[in-house]
Amino acid sequence: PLGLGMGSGGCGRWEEEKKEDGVKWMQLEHRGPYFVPLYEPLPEDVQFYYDGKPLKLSLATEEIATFYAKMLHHEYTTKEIFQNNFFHDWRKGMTSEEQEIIKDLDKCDFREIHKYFVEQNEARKALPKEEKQKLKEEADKIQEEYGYCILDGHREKIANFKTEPPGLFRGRGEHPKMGMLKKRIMPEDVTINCSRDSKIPEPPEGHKWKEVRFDNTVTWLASWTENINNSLKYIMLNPSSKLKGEKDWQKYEVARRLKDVVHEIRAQYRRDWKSKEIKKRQRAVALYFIDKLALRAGNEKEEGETADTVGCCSLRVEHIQLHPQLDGQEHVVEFDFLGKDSIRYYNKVSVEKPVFRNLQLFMKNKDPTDDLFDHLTTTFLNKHLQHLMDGLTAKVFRTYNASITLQEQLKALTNPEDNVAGKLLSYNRANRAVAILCNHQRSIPKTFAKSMQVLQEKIDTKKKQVEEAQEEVKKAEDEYEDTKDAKAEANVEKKKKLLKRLEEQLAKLNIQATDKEENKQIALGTSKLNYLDPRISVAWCKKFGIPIERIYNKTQREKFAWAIDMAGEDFEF
DNA sequence: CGAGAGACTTGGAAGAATGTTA
DNA sequence: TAACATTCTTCCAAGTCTCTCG
Repeated sequence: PLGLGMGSGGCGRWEEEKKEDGVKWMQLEHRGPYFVPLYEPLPEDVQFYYDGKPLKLSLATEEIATFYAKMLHHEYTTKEIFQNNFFHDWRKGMTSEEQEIIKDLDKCDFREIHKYFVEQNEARKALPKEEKQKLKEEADKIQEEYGYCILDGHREKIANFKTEPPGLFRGRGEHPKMGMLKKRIMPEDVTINCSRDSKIPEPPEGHKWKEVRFDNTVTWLASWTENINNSLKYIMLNPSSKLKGEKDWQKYEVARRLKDVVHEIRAQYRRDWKSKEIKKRQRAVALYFIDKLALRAGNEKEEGETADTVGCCSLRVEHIQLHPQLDGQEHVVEFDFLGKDSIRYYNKVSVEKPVFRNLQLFMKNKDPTDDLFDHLTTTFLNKHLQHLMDGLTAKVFRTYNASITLQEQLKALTNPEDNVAGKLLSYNRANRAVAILCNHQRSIPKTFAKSMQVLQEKIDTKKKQVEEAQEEVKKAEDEYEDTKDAKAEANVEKKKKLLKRLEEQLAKLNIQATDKEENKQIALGTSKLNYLDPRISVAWCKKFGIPIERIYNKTQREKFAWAIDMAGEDFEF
């Protein structure tokens, strides 16, 4: 129904006619969101117990109970806030009779329901091949039908074409709303956006859309308001789409423009450290942090609505400690705060003396919970940046510093003499330098210690094999020494070849172990996907003859198709 | 101009698919 | 070929930044 795909690739895809200012598309046609299936009641023999006695729940109450039951062994359910929020919202959904009975969460027994879902999961996994195949085909059919749209004549993949299922809200960190009920999205909640003359998507049988609009100044296909934070959610295009790709390209072009003026900007904020206006001084110190440490801007947040996290402009006095002297360094600032997603930022940095002096000044006569930059807002900072360079905002510094770091590190670390594995280690190390700069962390994988041990054992085994092979070579050589016959000579060659192969394998394993260890707590994905100009990587691959598949998987290659298309080996960020 | 709405990017974790090993 | 580990993909929360409105 949506017509034939145009495929990706093809020349000229990244340069098409200019659109009017603010206009994002001329044609947009799609099927609307795919609605997740409605709730299916539990079988009769799967029971909920209250105070030790089975209790048959109404459909709505049962559905909410299953949300909790599914998470029963998750750490979330041990948290008091989670329990309270859940219980509060659950009770709101109960009939008055149920409300009369169910008054204490501790008396609720979800274990049988939990067990049921665990078994369902296992049953699904144990399904025969053909059954699995059938399910796969059904999913593919939905993907085919709802997963694509037509935008300006191109068939484009949609990122999230399904509505989010109802469930319990899982915030990150100490989120005050964790455990609250996330409501089911109905067609009546959904606003559709498409082009006026397109085939307007049909709402599901018996339903209607909240609204249909024809706004080509935005890129979303559908939207709804979620009930936890009362904010909008959107259905948008996949990163592989032309629309997103061009935006991505543009982002890196802005960052490249910063490269030309960054020296001047740095000189200016150094001058501003001495400004008579406190506001300017705070701005200059904050900008120094944003530039040097790749901190996020740090918008103000509504207190009590979200986890207590901060960025640069929202740092509080309690988040830094000043050490005139520390570990042989001067003017050390010790940062310790929770950033985005409640990821801890901990860093000790030696700063320039005027910065240190200014910080002392900003902290004077303040409580720990007072804002460090009390005269500064992100709006004020960004206004200033906009004035320094068209399109410049705080986040551009993160993009710029990330990309320039990758480029420099690749230059410094890549040894042309290395084999592919060695070069890839260098690439990962360059990537890692960026991830560390941006504080992209992950929790240590559960199996880390074990798999590290397995790898170490492999290395030990391989070492022994290498030693044995060395002796074999020696033996063969001795024999050749004695006999001087052709057969013995051939044998020497054979043993040497074997040794060489084993040594290579050992080297590869050692590289693997190094890479793994260094990567223990570092998440490379975010920087790779969002901060590193892909043209740097493409150029590096071309220059050193590394196949692009070794650094980008299929999804990443699709997202970065524009860069793979356009970057030559001499690309400079 | 300041708060809130809106649109879009960025983020780690969980779940699914795939690869490897005993 | 089952069990386990690794990689890929999906999920959806949480940021940034601009725009709008009183």
